[in-house]
Amino acid sequence: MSKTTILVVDDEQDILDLIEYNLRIEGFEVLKAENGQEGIQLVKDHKPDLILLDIMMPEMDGLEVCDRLRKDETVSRIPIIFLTARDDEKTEVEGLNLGADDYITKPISTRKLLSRIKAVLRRYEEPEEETHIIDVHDLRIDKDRYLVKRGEEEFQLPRKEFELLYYLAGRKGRVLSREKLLNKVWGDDVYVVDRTVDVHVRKIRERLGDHYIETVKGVGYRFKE
Amino acid sequence: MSKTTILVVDDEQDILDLIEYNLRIEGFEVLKAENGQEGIQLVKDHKPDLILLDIMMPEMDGLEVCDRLRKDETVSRIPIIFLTARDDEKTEVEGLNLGADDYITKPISTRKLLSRIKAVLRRYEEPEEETHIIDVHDLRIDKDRYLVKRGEEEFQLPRKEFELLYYLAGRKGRVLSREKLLNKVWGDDVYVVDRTVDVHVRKIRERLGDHYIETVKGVGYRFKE
DNA sequence: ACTTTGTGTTAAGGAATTGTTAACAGGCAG
DNA sequence: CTGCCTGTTAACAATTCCTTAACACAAAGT
Repeated sequence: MSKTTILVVDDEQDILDLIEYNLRIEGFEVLKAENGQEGIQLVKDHKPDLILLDIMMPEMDGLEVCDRLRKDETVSRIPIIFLTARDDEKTEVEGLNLGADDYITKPISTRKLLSRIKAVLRRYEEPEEETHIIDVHDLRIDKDRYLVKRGEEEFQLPRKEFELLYYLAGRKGRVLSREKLLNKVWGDDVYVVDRTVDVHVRKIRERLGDHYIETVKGVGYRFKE
Repeated sequence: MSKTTILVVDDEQDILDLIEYNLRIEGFEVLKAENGQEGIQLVKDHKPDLILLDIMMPEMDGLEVCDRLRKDETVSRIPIIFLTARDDEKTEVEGLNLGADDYITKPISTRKLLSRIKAVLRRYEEPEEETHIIDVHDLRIDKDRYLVKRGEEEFQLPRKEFELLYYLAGRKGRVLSREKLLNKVWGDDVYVVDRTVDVHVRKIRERLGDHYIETVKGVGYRFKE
């Protein structure tokens, strides 16, 4: 099996070198581009397995690069991880809905970078088991519409509540600790108190009734089988 | 289950004590070092789960400590959080990008410290796809679900009872002393009277019947083979 | 038979965990 | 700007669980 190739696009040579160094240690093949134009060319020539894309670059910024790549059928499915300097750029990425697979805020921690890369690659290797629709008991949980249906009733849950429910329902029967839920639903680098989970569980119960999510004291929560 | 160990390296005794105090409240085991040299030694000796590392220290500063640790394969994967006194040090960390997992600027807010620590630890927690199910006799003891099944019957045991049963069942045939059980199920440094084990055994028997756990007088308990 | 030792059993606090509510900040729409 | 919605935290109430101590009982030793 040939090496996994990763393209890094950033206008700072230092960062390019640093990332290359670390990725090569992990056994990846690395391509580098110093601007968007060059990046797009390399993508088309080499079809890398993943792209690390800096947002803030002179001339053509990362968002535009992403946009153009997504419009080219032959490369549109290559996963992209954005590198953002500030949190508000992160917001921008989310807002634009460009199909980013992840984003990492600078300063870039080597291990964070590697774990994200591996996570994204894993996601793409596996034939995508997520149906986006989960049917459990009398509920239909539809991630495409962020809607929960029970018979004719429709429930519009707020985002976090929905995602929590979706995650739990997708692993029904398993007890998931608050830590795990925070990690998976809230994300790696969100700092919230674990009791926040409790409040969301309570709200879900308030809306749907409390016969879906069970508490396992001292351990966590579980979607009833 | 043994505690998570955190090493704190800082040249100020006050800060060391303050952090130790707060971490212990949260149930962490804490190691302290007043300088880089000592810190490195403690890392190698104890392999802590996480390192809090002050940047500005006399003799060997945090950056160098980090650098050295990263070069030692046996400890290079232990996550490090830097403590920085000023923002420009933060910049330095960004620039060097030594593989820090996070950094916290002083003065340290307890809450922020704890949430960062937990976030970093979460990140390192393995994907863990294996199931933890023990089948013995007519029982299925499922740690993912925290449930015990016998045919169609399901038993939801309280945490301690479940963990005790799980531990015993995982070593069926072996006689385990109360002391051993306390150490393994309750934890290394929990002070409880050993007769507490008896009470839990009694409760397990009450629920599942007394043909699973045998008493070996003067020695301990054993899960029947 | 009687003492000693070890375990079974029970119930009563107390400790630990979760449920619930309210308050607040930030974002967004009108 | 105002008001609503969401997400978060903190405080307190409610609940469950854990631990302890006391006594009963059984087996082994004297």
